[in-house]
Amino acid sequence: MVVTRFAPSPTGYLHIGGLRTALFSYLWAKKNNGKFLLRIEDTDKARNSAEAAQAILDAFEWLGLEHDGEITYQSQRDEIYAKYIEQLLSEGKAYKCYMSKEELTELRETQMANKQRTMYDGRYRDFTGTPPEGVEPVIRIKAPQSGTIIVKDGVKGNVSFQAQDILDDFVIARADGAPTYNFVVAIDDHLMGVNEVIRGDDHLSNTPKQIVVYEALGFDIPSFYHVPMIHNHEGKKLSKRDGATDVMAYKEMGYLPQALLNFLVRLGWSHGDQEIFSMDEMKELFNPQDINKSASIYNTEKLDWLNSHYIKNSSNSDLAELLTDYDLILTSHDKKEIILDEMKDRAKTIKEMAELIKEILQTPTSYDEKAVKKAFKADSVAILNAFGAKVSTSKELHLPSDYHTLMEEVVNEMEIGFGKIGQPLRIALLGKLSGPGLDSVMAILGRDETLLRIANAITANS
RNA sequence: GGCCCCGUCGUCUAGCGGUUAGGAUCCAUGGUUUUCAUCCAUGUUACAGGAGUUCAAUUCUCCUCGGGGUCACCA
Repeated sequence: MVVTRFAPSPTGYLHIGGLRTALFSYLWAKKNNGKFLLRIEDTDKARNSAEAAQAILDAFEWLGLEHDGEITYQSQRDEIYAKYIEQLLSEGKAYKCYMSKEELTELRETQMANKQRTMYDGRYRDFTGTPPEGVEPVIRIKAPQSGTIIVKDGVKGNVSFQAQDILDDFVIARADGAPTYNFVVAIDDHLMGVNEVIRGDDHLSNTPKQIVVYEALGFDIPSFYHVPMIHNHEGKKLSKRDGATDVMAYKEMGYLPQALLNFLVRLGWSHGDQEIFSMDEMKELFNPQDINKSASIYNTEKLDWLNSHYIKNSSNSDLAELLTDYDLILTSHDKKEIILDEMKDRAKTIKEMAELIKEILQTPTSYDEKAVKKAFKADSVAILNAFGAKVSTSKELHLPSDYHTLMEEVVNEMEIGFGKIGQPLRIALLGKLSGPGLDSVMAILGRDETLLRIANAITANS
């Protein structure tokens, strides 16, 4: 069974890049009827917060990415890690290092001065003497000092590292006993049964260290898929400073979960020429083997396009529900179907849609000057009056087509072009020259409001 | 700097020795629309550079250049 995981450290909100790797992991597990697990890496007490952990969970909920099983919290697993440290110590695969921080710093400076790579020199590796006074030891693992370590990566291929280039006896437990990242990751993944690790490729160079731990403990090494970074416009790793990287900010901006997910799944992954993927299609088609090797630049143009696509294809009842987040309650509006039908093609986001609808529902308080100058001509008053008269006396006025008929009558009777009535009427109804179809607008507003707006415009502009 | 990864239109990408280098987005133009948006059509724009290998390289190899990542008692 395929078991994947997402393992964020709760130092802030859920990041767009993190979400993408989470999505990939989720899809791959679901495709294989496996499990997608969640582990909160909250061992850095200084930087972690419960709110951040909750924010991550909230984002997952919004997007409908459900994890399987219980959430694992690293902060609750100290005894487990301690047990494995003891084991390695007793097996002679790890040892106590009494080097002080000052000594370590000194060593590094010497190495840098000699243009050597900075690494621990193994001075306590085989130490059997009396430990120095006043130094709490760290625990270091005995890493191989030569040989090749190959990371078999489903995205990058086989990546080989020379032990002497990158390894030293790295710390697995700090002086206070707290285990370090590369150590606990390996243990947790093994204990959780994770066998397919999909994560950012910034972890690729950590992987040899984790392999050292896997091997020391006799654990099976999982499959790895190191997903390329998402870069900002400068071509650097996307970070919080780039703005709009908080997943939940997209909810506030009026993006739909399926649009965001669809956008993200296509960032670094593709399936031929297909652009639109439903969640079911993603689950069916996703394969981490098809992930790109190169980083992609984060650019939301396509997200906007996808979002408007999904808005257009949303049901009116779903849209009405989403609009309530922007203080637009349409449930009791008798023309809500017309409103939604008319507006779903016009908005890139739900937020924008709410604004557009509110704009129409509100009686204009001013008129765009340029528009008036351009389209409100000497004969406009007469035309609007003629139209107004028809509106006030017409019996059946409900549908856009009812209003359209009246407009046609005026055009025919007065022998004018459609623009002659359309333009000034548009100013009267909306205060400007752009916007939805006027017949729909009037059907939405109803007879009284339509007449009011016509009268207002004549008063204000003649 | 050491080590590792990457390099096709502005952007997301297809391509897996022989293609007029395809799609999407963006942009522009035209059509539809009383207007705007939608929609439809059309168009501009790409294989980082140089050596090989081969009858043939975007595709395979090497070098150069460029970009990124990583080198903690952070995760």
